[in-house]
Amino acid sequence: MNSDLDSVKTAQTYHHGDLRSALVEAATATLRERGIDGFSLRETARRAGVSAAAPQHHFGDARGLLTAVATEGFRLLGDALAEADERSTSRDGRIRSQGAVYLNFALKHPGEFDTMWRCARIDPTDASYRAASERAFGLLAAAVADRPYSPHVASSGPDPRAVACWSLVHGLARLALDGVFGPPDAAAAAIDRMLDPVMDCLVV
Amino acid sequence: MNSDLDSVKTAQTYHHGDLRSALVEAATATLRERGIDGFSLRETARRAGVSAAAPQHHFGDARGLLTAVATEGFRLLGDALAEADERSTSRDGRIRSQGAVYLNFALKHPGEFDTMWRCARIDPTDASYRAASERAFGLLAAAVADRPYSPHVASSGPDPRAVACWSLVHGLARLALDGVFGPPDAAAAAIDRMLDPVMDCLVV
DNA sequence: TGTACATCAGTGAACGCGCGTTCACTGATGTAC
DNA sequence: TGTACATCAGTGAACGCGCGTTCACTGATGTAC
Repeated sequence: MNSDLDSVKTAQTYHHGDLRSALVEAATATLRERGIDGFSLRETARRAGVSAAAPQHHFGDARGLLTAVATEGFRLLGDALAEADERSTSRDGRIRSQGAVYLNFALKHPGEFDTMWRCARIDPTDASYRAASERAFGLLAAAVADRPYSPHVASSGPDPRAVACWSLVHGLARLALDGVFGPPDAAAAAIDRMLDPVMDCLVV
Repeated sequence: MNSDLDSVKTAQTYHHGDLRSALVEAATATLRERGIDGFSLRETARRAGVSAAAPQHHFGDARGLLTAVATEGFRLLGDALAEADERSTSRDGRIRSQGAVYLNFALKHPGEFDTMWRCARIDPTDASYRAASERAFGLLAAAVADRPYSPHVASSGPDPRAVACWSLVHGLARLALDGVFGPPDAAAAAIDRMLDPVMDCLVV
């Protein structure tokens, strides 16, 4: 069952090799299982099979690790939004499929999603975090503006239509995650049913 | 300066008199100052000038106290929504002024607002909590349905138009509270500027 | 190719802390007679 | 009106816990010569 590669990968060696991403993964698993209120650095280290002091080397402190998790979350969300763009032909189709992707991400990755917005637990001034989150919003704004995404930020304030789009899907995601539509399974079904008619109400 | 009444009210007596509401108030103050991630039962008891074991008598545990805070929050929000109803003459005006009230409540009471939705920290099956939160949503739904509010719940699922309204204002509130529009002052100004054009995008 | 040495990555024991909760208690209140 | 007693509301000391962080350390890696 174990190829040489597997053995090498799983061999207990003093140096982990890629502890940084292993910790981000372990943190994500912790968040999924216990929620952000149950998150702890020690539990994450334990899960990664590493001493409690090890994370300090890579992330400084708990906030640093959670910021990395949030950044990774925004990257994945951005990737998914970009893919939705590619699949779409019309402006309306692009907006709708971004909405579906947004909801899908939130429901599938509640731990990361919570972390991405919990600014008391992360460092929102971190450069990677800001880049990743601004890209995600930029993709939404580009769809609303009906132009291709480019990383250049508009110098004027945010387009209210883009904010409306974002608020709608974000609010719906939060209500679902916070149990307004019942337990996770029921909530996912409710979103499945409601997303289209809800987005019908948005005229941008 | 001290009337007899004040003396009576502030006199140190073994029995507090109204510790229950004093604790809810102290918890609210703690939440405002430290946010929900910094909340603790001990700090709240300290703030109420009472031993750490006292809250147990009234609320059982931390969850019970936070549930009471959340319930009170939904009551206040419901009252504000009901007042918005009374001030409005048209259906559109009613919806808009409810939206403004919702945002205003969230920005003015971030600690309570966070708590109201943090289902991991409260008991969402608590009867008072459910009654208060269902009333608040019922008021939004009644405005969308253009009928007076009544506590009877529709037997069919929620009206997608009402969910759209709610999601929009809720999402906007969350984005603002989570720092997307900058620090609290800037966020309040941004909401002031954007709320109307954002709600223009909603056609229910 | 071999060796010495600097640097890096992770260990593990220890720390102090604030937390929620417990428990036997006591002071105040209210009620029965 | 007075007294005895049950009930209630809050005390304060103590508990064990998991946490984040520290610190001197050691095992592995990489590089200069």
